[in-house]
Amino acid sequence: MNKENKRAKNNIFLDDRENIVIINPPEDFSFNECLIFLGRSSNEVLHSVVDHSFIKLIKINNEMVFIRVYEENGNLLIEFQNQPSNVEIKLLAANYIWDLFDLDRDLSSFYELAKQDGLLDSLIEKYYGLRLIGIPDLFEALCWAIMGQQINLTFAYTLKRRFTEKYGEQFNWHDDVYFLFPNPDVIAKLEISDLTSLQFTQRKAEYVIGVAKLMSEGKLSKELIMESGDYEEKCKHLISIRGIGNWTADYVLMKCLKEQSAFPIADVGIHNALKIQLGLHKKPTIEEIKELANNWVGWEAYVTFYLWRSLYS
DNA sequence: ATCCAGGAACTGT
DNA sequence: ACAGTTCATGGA
Repeated sequence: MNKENKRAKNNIFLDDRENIVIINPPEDFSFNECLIFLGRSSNEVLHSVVDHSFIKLIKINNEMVFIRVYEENGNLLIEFQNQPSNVEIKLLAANYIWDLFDLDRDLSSFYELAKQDGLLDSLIEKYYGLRLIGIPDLFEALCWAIMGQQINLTFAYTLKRRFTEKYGEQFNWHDDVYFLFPNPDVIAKLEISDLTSLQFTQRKAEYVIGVAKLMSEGKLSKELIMESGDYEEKCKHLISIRGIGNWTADYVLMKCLKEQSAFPIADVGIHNALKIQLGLHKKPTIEEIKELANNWVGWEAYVTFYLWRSLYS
């Protein structure tokens, strides 16, 4: 069987090397910019960035798949550390990476729009090719948002690490241990005190377990949100859940559902980034941000992501 | 020490 | 609808 026959979707190819699958990314994609985002915390527990490559454990069809992704001759190579049981798993892993790096997105109109915007033009130049890296797993996206509510990011990473290392499935490889984000079924069975002992606040423990129960009971899922209607309906659906307010709903729609119009306008990161980019002496008001955002319709999520990117040089 | 952090629920008007 | 209060903890 030749390579053409084994082609998965456009731009994903099997290689002669048994442990490699190749992704041919779009022109306006910068793996390096994405790595800078992915490597922003040394306390990240769910992946690592080492030596210009992205390393992550994922689970596909109930199978642990441990991959390293790196660039070679303008292509993205997915290198399987442990050999998957069949070709389908490999192609699904490539699809996962394709989606994680948002490679389906055609950024040309975003860049056109940004060139006309005095604030964005320098950002798209500096971070050209940066893609909105998502959180495909809804439970992870919700938990991460809840954990991050009203605390500094450093501590949020600590909470996520403790949570994951205690309740996530683990995989041992070459004397190291790697983790998957915990499953809602596991978290749904916990007591509040199980999480407050990890320094979750009482509230956050309640929220996370509550979300886990909803998902475990099948009352909440990515599919159910997608089916709940237009953006506003999806937002309402999420906000009806205890612990999820405007910010979290927008954040999750942006990072998990990949809604291009998602805009967590109350986010202090956005406020700080705008303050710096605009050279203001204090953070802009919501009204001022809304005014600016009139130019960003349809690309608010990308604007947000680029603004966040600007906060860690 | 003091302020604040990738907010949200609750309460009172 | 809207504003003020409470939650709770670590980082800078």
